[in-house]
Amino acid sequence: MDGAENGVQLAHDASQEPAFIANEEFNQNSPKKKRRRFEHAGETESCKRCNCKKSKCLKLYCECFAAGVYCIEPCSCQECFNKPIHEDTVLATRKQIESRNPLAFAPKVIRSSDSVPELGEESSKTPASARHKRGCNCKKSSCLKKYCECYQGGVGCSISCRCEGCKNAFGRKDGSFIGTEAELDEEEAEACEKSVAEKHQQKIEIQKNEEQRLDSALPTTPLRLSRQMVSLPFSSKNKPPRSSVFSIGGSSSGLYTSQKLGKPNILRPESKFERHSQTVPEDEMPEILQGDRSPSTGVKTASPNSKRVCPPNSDFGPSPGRRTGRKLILQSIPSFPSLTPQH
DNA sequence: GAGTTTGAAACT
DNA sequence: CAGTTTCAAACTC
Ligand SMILES: [Zn+2]
Ligand SMILES: [Zn+2]
Ligand SMILES: [Zn+2]
Ligand SMILES: [Zn+2]
Ligand SMILES: [Zn+2]
Ligand SMILES: [Zn+2]
Repeated sequence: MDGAENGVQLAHDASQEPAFIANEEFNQNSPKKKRRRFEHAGETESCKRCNCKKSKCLKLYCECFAAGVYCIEPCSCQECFNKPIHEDTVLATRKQIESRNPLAFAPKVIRSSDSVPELGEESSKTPASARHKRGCNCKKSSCLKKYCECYQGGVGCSISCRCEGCKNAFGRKDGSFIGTEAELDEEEAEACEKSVAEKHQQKIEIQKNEEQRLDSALPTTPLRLSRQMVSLPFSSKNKPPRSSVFSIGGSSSGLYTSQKLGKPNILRPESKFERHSQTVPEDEMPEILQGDRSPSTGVKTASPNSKRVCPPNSDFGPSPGRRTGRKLILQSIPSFPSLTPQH
């Protein structure tokens, strides 16, 4: 192996205790509570996770694994190895897959602005992390259904997509004008108490295993702002008007964290969402880059300046990235894949 | 609920 | 690289 023993797996965890229940009222009032996943109401818990049967949750087939989170109870997987008790295996596998494709785990769809990750010339300039893996390769779905990762990710298809007959409601490959923007049923697993509990447990487990610093900024962190609701161009099924939810992924966690740092991370519940985003430049400092700060300092007390945005989605949330009708989107953080320090 | 369709991931 | 197989989700009924 190389000298860099410290691979520094995933960056920091994004778990955040202080939920943003503040706005919960909003949501709560909404008679409409969408909890999909295993929709079919009737299902015991509405929030189930993977159902892997043969992958042992150690391949990208597993959404949990792919998202960098351990499987938890709501998962219906079998022979699951994606658990803290198999951390070594998980990390090893991760590493291997990562070696094959450095962007494998990395971030999901980067939905910054309506601009889809353009691979064209941009790619040459882009730090390689801004982009995202190749676009979709849909052949029969016309990128109209969630079979399409682009659509599922709430982004339009880019030139890099190889889709045929693209009709992605978020934007077609050719950039055909998008009459009406599409809106995915966005929903996050917040209401899933069970899940929350699990998460906690998971977190605890992790901590128990090794001290990990829970920070924010996971490589895969598409900022998500509230965005106006727009009608879906194609009324699939039914798109009942839903009050714009401000639910900003409250709890999240489960990301693999393997940074050994005996540091009592002190979470500082700071509501940063209070301010209106209109003129919010980039307050969020790329904390991600802090990776090389000298440990000598020891514990870095919560930087007064560091206002980290809590990555809401850690549950492999297909966060539809909400983008306000306007362009006040915060540029997605230059989150680097996570590791790959070696060269 | 079972069964089909789909395209990414994995494999050759 | 491309072709095939495997896989689990999205979808349909
Ligand atoms: Zn799984
Ligand atoms: Zn799982
Ligand atoms: Zn599992
Ligand atoms: Zn597509
Ligand atoms: Zn696409
Ligand atoms: Zn497309």
